[in-house]
Amino acid sequence: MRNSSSPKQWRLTAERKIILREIHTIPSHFTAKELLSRIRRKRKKVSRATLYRALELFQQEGLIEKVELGGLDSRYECISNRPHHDHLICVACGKIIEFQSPVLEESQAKICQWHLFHPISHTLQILGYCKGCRQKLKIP
Amino acid sequence: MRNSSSPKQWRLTAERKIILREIHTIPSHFTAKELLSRIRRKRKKVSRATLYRALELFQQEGLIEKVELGGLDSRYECISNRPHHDHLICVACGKIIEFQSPVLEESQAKICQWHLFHPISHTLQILGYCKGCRQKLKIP
DNA sequence: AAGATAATTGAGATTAAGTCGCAATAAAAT
DNA sequence: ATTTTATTGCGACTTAATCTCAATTATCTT
Repeated sequence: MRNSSSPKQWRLTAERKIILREIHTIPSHFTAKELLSRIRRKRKKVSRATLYRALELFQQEGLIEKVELGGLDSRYECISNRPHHDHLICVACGKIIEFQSPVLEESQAKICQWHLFHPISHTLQILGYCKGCRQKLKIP
Repeated sequence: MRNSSSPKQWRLTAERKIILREIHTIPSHFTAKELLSRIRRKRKKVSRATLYRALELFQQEGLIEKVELGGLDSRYECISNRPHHDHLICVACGKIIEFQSPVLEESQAKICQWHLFHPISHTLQILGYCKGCRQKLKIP
């Protein structure tokens, strides 16, 4: 599916340090564009091409994870020390609530076993109305 | 989040009939591009703009559903008479296995209750290796 | 240290999905 | 019949992401 693969010995260059450091200052999800503008705002210079290449690399190295949140562009998040979680997404205000559920993970494992499928990752998004918007919009 | 909304009284035009009919001949998921080329192959004429507008409309009318499968472009599927299901996606061969699990649905409902979140839909994708590829690639 | 090798970079061109403006057309409403 | 509302196609446009390629930099060898 993916074509390019990282070189045998990849280098932690100045640009990649800038990018990694910035990623770690972001509390949750980010898009490539957001990341780039944060970096630019700090007067650091990293080209667009380099940024995309770094995101691809970091993904392969397991430093970040691509998460599909139904938007237009890909979102990433740092997985260094955060536990796995999934997302509740409010269709009214766009708020993203993270949650984790061992029960859910367990059910998924069983489903994979049943299909003789070897899982490596998963994403679950539940779309709906958050607490606040329910009240505002009077949704039961 | 979404901006445009369908008119009060939408019309089932010739173009939309072509599109709808084609959608119903597709067994599972499709991209806008695939759909368009299938239509073109049958010498039917529908412009790209119209196709995208129709997909947006059919979605709002609940005829089709956008499903995020982690690829580059959006995929849709007809939801007219198919029960809800989620996806196992093989990262080696790209195969998509559909499954449904009442237990899983139940767990999700509980999570929403806990967060006072009113769900309207969800998608779950599990990435991994399918049975065939496990054997081929000797993955436990 | 000098030269070879491998990895990385930036700039800009390119691709491809999806959107938009607009004038022309068609269906429904009055 | 006239007005209103919905729809269409064309082509220009937008935007995320990728690619090309020459120049640069780091690492490895001897």
